[in-house]
Formats: sequence, structure tokens, C-alpha cells
Amino acid sequence: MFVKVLLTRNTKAIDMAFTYHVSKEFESIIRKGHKVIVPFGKGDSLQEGYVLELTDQAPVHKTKDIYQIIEDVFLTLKQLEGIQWLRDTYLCTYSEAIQVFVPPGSRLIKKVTYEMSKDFEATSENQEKIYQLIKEGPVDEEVLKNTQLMSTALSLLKSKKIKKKVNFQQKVKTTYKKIVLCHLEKKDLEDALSQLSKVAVKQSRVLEFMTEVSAYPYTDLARELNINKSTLKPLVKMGYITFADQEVMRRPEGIRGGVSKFKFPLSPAQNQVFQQVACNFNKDKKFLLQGVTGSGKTEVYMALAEKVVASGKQVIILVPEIALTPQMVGKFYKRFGHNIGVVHSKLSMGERFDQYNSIMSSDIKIVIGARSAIFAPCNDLGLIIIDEAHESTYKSDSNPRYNTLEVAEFLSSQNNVPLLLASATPSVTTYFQTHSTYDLLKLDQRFNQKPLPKVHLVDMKEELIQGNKTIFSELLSEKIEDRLNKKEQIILFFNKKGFASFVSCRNCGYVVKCPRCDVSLTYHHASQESKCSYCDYKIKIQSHCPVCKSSYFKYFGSGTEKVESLIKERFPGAKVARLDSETTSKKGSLEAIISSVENQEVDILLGTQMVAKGLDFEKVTLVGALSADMSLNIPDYLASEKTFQLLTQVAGRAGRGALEGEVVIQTYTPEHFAIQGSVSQDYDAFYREEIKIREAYGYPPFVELANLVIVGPNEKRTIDSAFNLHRELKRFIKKGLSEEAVEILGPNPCIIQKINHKYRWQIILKFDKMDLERLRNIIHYVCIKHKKQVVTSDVYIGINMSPLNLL
DNA sequence: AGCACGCCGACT
DNA sequence: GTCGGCGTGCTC
Repeated sequence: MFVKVLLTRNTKAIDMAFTYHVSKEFESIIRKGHKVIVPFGKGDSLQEGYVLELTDQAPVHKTKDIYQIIEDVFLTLKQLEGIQWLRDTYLCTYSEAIQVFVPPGSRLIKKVTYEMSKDFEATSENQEKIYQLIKEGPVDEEVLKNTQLMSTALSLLKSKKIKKKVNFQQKVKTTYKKIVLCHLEKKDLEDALSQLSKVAVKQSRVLEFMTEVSAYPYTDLARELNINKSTLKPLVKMGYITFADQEVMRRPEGIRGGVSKFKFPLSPAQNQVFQQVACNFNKDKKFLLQGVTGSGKTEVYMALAEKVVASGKQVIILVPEIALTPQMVGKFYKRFGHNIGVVHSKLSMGERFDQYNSIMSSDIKIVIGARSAIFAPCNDLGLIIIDEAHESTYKSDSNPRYNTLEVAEFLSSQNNVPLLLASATPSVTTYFQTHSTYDLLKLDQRFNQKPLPKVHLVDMKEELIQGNKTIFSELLSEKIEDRLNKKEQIILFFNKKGFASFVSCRNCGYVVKCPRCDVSLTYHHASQESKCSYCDYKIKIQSHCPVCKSSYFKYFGSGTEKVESLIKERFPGAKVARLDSETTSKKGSLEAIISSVENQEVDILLGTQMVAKGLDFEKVTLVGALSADMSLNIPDYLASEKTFQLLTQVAGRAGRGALEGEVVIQTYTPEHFAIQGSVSQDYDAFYREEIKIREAYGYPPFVELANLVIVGPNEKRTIDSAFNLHRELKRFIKKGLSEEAVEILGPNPCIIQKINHKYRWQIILKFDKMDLERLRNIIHYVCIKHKKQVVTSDVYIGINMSPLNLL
């Protein structure tokens, strides 16, 4: 018997299945998906891999034997299918695909030990040292290396005086805690107590306590009753209690606290959505729920989850950002209690490992998380829900560069379960698919008939003509004053894109740039440093220009920090909090900011994109978008869509509680349809305009895109490679399709031409969806299989299928 | 990824 | 003449 094995350690270079022979002893055990240890390469170094296939056909080449099977670790058949699908779809490697399905830390760690094979006579000082060590038992290789005894050990190994043993260990261990179990029933307590010695006061106290609780963690018991092991020993002997090990689940934050099980009754509109999905359980139906902000989508999710869980199946619920998981988890925990799991990339290895195990064993029924949670190992999946499905965070930006929506569609079909996407502002691409793939469901009223906020549009060009040079229009200032007086809260949204603050010289125009990357450094007031946002380069702010020595050397531009200080200047009494990637980088800082807003310790919350997403504050009655059109100017086919979504989402933060909300949008281009659409909160109007433009200019959903990034340390070789790649792609496209079928843009330098001393060029392919399959094959062939013939060996080709931005 | 092979320049 | 630089190619 033979097996095809996928190695997990080694990446790109050996992206293929290797065939191994299965010895008799393993034949009855080995299954598809099993984790195995195999000898690999010249030195037969032991590597871990997964069994992709079983076969009786002997391959033409020689084979080695499987070294070991890790029986309790395996990939399910569905996961194997998923791995193959990911590799085919996104042109990643097997091991990259495997990586998203297995928890980090599931990789086995090799441990080499040496032990005595027969009693031997030491013939040197070093041999004597080893002899002394080894006669006590197996010795770690590390120990021998640290004491410079390795070469001696190897010669002893050669003469078979000592033996080498290789073991594999799980890096992350499940942790256990000691539990005391009580076997004495309450009615027998008196009896038992009377049997105890009169001086055994502590023992009696333990028995009284333990009959009450029947099981209790040892350390807690010891602390609370002020006892130790010696108190318990006689009780164990008498058979009243025993010890047991209980697995400790490392619980991520948010899965704690009380459970109220309180249910809001669904409104008729919510109920209708619920019914339509619920009557399609066990079908691979796909739904797009378009619900205005504050329409109570979460209540629908909970009702659906409840029904799925009741049937014994599992639910995956995705939110666009890790920062939003605690809110969602909190809501679900209150209603469902402990069978909630959390999966995202910021979990510690141990946490994630435990969550995966509980999901696999079906102890966790509801998985909540960011995009990576789509790969949660549910054995009995019943429903997938993707909240805020328009968010670009659902596209992975590292290999495998998957789009979570596409993965979810795959899983829905594979498992025959419904998929529910929800958004107030669906992406144009998704909405377009409501003609084919998705059924459209709508919630167009806010929950409890709360009105949508009133939106005001301010033309900042007019303000300027009126002599107002500040970033606050008259209208916005007025309304901010008003809310401050009324002790209501305000969210100010500031789009940082294209507004990065940098340090420059007013005299000679010199701009401080990163020496490794082709970008200007951003200025950070707090640390008085200039930092690169693409690598970790930073320098202290200098007082004089390094080129012309001028002292007119200041930071320029307007980041959130700058806006914060402007707010403080303009509204001196107001308490301002800032929410951006900088203030939330520390663990727990986001939660701290959110709770300070909830507790009304903050009057004005200023933030970037982050304030637009899913935050739910009752007392916020005014939302101001300071520079609405900033994101319209970025060179991206999604610019209008992103602007519309952001403005609509951020407007939706207003008036979620009892009080009505208002929104002020400040813009320099009030006539733009994306701005107009968000003022009237009219998705359809926006969609009709945007889809016309997409069709006219040839952008998704009317074409497919692929983005190839060519990266190398030598500028000339990188450029040559890019042109070579372009030529080869063209040649094969001509051969396999037709020259007109694909538009090849480039090669062009990337927007950021250099990152970390590496030059970056890109080629963009535009083609019809019909040709996707064939294009994938061509890209795979040219960029991977024939990479050596196409580009120089120091060049890396990054492949991004259906990219969501072209930068 | 590791490890060997192999083809060039600087040394005992 | 050989030691070792690392570019190239292979690993079931």
C-alpha cells in the first residue's frame, strides 16, 4: 500500500504530493487525512505531512516508508477538498492552504534523545561524561549540544553504544487542572462525619463542603478552606473523594459573564427574513440580506442560530474585524451561554488550539470570528452568516489570498447549508449576483420604527468662499455646540486616506522618506518620531532640514492626531477620544475606548474607518464626516463604492438609541453620485449609477481581475523579469485563448515602488469570467511551473486572484 | 527548507 | 593542487 503525502513544513519549492510506502503494521490504521511523519530528502530528516490519498499502485520511482502515524490528528475529507479548492482557486501552495485549516501550534516539534543501547566502557573523558549522563536515562540532544559533547555522542552512536530516539510532540498542550470529586452523598454525611476523628476539624469541613458542591477545583478548595494535600489524603483513602484531571479551556475574552437568555420578539419584517432562511436549512441556498443600519440584523442571526443549534448543528458567524468580535460574542453569550466559540488571528496559540478542539468535538455550537473563522473545523455545519459582507477585510491579504465570501459559497455548496450575507451597503459585485447566485432579502426599516438619521450636506467650497478656513463648517460647529450643551455624544469621522502627515522642509521641499521603502514617513506626535507604515523603520524628529539646514522643517498634512488637537482648540470644554489604528494597537485599548464612550466619559469620539463599523452607542445623536470625498480621490475602481459605504455606515451610527440622530457630511464634491446616494440613503440609486460605470469601463463584476506583483532586490533584474513575464503570459494566452480575450496592463511599477529594499512591479490581467479557469491554468503554468524559465531566481511573483485593490 | 553537487577564485 | 564561495537542482 502507498500514500500520497503533502508536506507541511516546506513551502513553495516542493508544492506537490510525495508517495510513500506503508508498512504492514500501519496498513490497517492509516486513513486519508491522517497526519504522518515521513523521512525526507538526502538526510532523511523527519518531516510532518498529511495523507492526501491512499493507493495500491506502486509508483515508478523508489519509495521510502512512512515513519509514524499521528493517529488522533487528521484533516477531514471535506477539509482536504477545501485545501485542493483553495490551491486551485487562489494559486497558493498546498502547505499555505493546509495552514488555514489547522490551528497554529498543531505543528509537531521534533525532540531527539539518546539512550544507552548497551553498557559500555568509556575510553575518553568526553565519553565518560556522556556515560554518566546517559546511565540516568534518555538525554536530550540539546543537552549534548550545549555541553559540546555532540561529536563524541555521534561517534558513540556510530559504534552502536548509544541509540538515537526521535519523538514528536504537540507544541501546544491542553492544560489540565486537578478537580476534587466527592463520592459521599448528602444523606450519608452525618454518618461519615461521626466516623472521623474528633480532631479532624479540617477534614469534616471539607466533607461538608464537598457534599454540597460534589466537584470542585483543588486549588480553589485549598485556598478557600485553607487546607492542603495532607488534609485530603485520608479522605481519599476512605473513598469519600477522588482526584481527577479536567481539561482547562483557555477562554478568549468576551466568553465570560452572566447569561440572561433574554429574547427580543422578532418584528414581522425580521420574522419574514428568518422564515425564508429557516425553511432552507439543509439546502445550499445563498441569501443576501440588505438591511439598513440599525434594522436589527443581529436578532435575526440569533433566531437562526438558535434553530440551527436546536437541531444539533453548528453555526459560523463572521464579523469583518477582530475588534468587533467582543460585541457580537457578548450578545450571543448573553443569549446562548457557554457553547460560543471565538476564532481570530489574535488569539494565543493555546486559546486557538482549545477553541478548535471544542469546535471539532461539537462542544462549541456557535463560532464567532473574523475571516479566518470561516475555516473553523465544524464537523456538523448548519449555517454560515457573514455580517457586513461588503467589507474588504474579508479578502485575505496574505497567501492564500482567499475571499471569505467565495470560501463561504464553496462551503455552503459542499455542506449543503445556507449562506447568509448581510450588509446595509452590499458590494456592487455581490448585489449584481442577486440576479444569479443570491436571493435578495430586505429589512428596510429600523428596528422599532426608529427613523433613519437626517443627513445634511455641506459644500466646503462654499464655506471657504464665506471665509471659513477651518475644518468645521458653520453647520457642524453649531450642531456640535448644541450636543455638547445637551450632554449628548458626537462621532466625528475623518478619512485619513491620502491625508497622511509627513515631515517636510518648507524651504527646499525635502520630504523625510523611508530609506528601505518608497514612501514618506508618517509623523507621530506622541513619540516625536517619523515612522514607516510598510516596515518598522523610525527616526526621531529633527529640528533642522538635513539637506538645506533650514529650521522651517515641520510636519505637514493632517492626520487624526492633528484633527484631534484642532477639535480641542475649537471646543475647549469637550472631552475627546481618538479611535484609529494607532490608539488601538495595544491589546485591550479598543475596549477601553469603547467603554469610556459607553460610560459617557467622552463627548466627542474622533476616528478613522473604525468608527464606521458596527459600533453601537445609544447616546450618539450627531455624526459628522469631516472630509467625505477624501476616499473618492484614490486611484481605485472601488473608490466610489467605498466612499458610499463608509458614509452610509458612519451615518448609521447616529440615533441608535431613544434619541433621534443627525448627520453632517462635509464635502468638496457635493454633486458626486456616491455622496448624493449616501445623503438620500438610497442604495439603489447609487447602485444604478455605479454598475453603469463598471460596465462602461470594464471592471468587476463584468470582468475578472488578477494582479501579479514582481518583487526583487535588484532593480534591473526585477524590471527585466516583469517584462519577460509579460511576454510569456501574452504568448500562452495567445496559444490557449486568444489575444483579445485578455487585457494585460503593465508591467508598471507598483504605487509603492520599493518596500524593504525590494523593487515592486505589477502586471494586471483583465478578462472575462468565462475564461477564469483557463487563465488560472496559464498563470499557474507561467508563474509557478515555468517560473525558472521566466524570471531570475531572486525574483518573487505574488499572485492575487480577484484583488480588491490594485495598489 | 535543507542538502549535495558543481563550477570558479584564493590559499597551504 | 585543494578549500570553500554560493548558484542550481532535487527531494517520494
